[in-house]
Amino acid sequence: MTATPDAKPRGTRLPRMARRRQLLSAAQEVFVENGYHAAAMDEIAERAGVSKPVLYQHFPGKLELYLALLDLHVDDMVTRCHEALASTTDNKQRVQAAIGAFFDFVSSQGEAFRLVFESDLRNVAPVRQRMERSLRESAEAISQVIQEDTGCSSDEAHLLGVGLVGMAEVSARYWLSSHGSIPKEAATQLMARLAWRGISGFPRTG
Amino acid sequence: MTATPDAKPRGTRLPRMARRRQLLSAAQEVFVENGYHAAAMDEIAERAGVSKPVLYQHFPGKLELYLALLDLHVDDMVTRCHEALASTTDNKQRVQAAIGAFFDFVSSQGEAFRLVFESDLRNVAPVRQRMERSLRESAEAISQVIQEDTGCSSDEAHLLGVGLVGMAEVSARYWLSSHGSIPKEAATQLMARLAWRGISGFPRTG
DNA sequence: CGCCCATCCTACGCGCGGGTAACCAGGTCA
DNA sequence: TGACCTGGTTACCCGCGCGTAGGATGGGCG
Repeated sequence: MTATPDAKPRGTRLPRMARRRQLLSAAQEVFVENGYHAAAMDEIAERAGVSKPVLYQHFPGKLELYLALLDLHVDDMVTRCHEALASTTDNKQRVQAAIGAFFDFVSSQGEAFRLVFESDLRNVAPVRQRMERSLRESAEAISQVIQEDTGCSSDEAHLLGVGLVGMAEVSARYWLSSHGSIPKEAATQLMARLAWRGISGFPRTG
Repeated sequence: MTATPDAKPRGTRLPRMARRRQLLSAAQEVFVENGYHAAAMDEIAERAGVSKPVLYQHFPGKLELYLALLDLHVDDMVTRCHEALASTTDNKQRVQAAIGAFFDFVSSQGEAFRLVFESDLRNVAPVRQRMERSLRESAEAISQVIQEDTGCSSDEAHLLGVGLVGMAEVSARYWLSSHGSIPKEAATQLMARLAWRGISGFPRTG
């Protein structure tokens, strides 16, 4: 339950950077479990085995703490997407890899994807910007490839990229929530096939 | 700016049901603009040209007021989706109609779609249930059609349905936010083509 | 005419939670 | 050994915003 497996007995003194990492870890747990609003600074401090002022010696406020975490995971998501697209030059494989990136992302880091995809606080500008950055940069990367290989306009390619990201994101979240009804590999292949061939590409029975 | 165009001079007495509708309308404005948390009951009352206790004579609390609105728009979305699928028996047309339903939904009712797709309050169970209902019932309707026409298992069809809904939802929201760079008709056709033929169905330049 | 009920108002209670002031402890180094 | 710096603690302040108590007002009906 504690942030780090080592159960320090509270009262342990830690070097500054180690403490900071531990606070980020505890904060991530609480923010992911409860969302921003229902998360209390008191609880984050408590979960880190520390008192509240320590938190404020590392972060100027609740929002900044949240943003630090959000940035971390937005970067993670965008990086995964870029790496997937760079992993091959075959477009069919690219689709598979990019969709796999979303499925990997949602199943990593103890549901931290909720910060990126399901944040309460969309209304607060700096948070909204970061959530949009995740969508924009993923879609942008995809639309680059689309534009290189098709006759689409920039606007059209962007919309297609956003659509594909949306498909991947929402299906990955759904897959995770229906824990185990379909193995990850099968799910990504199914969605990759949908993205590549469309819904008309599935076998007809009648 | 007021909820109803008739600018009643505050102090006007209204029959119960008329007042209720007006309060819902004012609440929708405020919740959509600010989200649940940043919305103050005082402001909702004020925007309706009424004092706070009136609000509490119609709704037991802030949450219930919010849920009443949320239910309204979740029903709206689900209905649009069902009607789109029932509007034809040609599956290609069905895809077009269903995607059109999402684009119509996001451009209706003064951005009320934000309640359904972007609610802060996902963490609160009754809200989460309603947001999931919107996704589930839309995807369910689509997966019905998929199962009838393909050899997919139920689990696979559901995942495909969710993916298509995600594609439509996210792209519709993006299209709305990029106000006017692509006309609605063109955008829906583009996304319908993506859903039907897949990304491989777009013309190659090289 | 005067009773009554529905509608609406002003003014307040109060809990919750972010942020802070003021103080303690223990290791290091001149 | 004692000054000092780093890291930690307890106990508090206070603003915000939901929800309410108690009172005014005005139209219909006996």
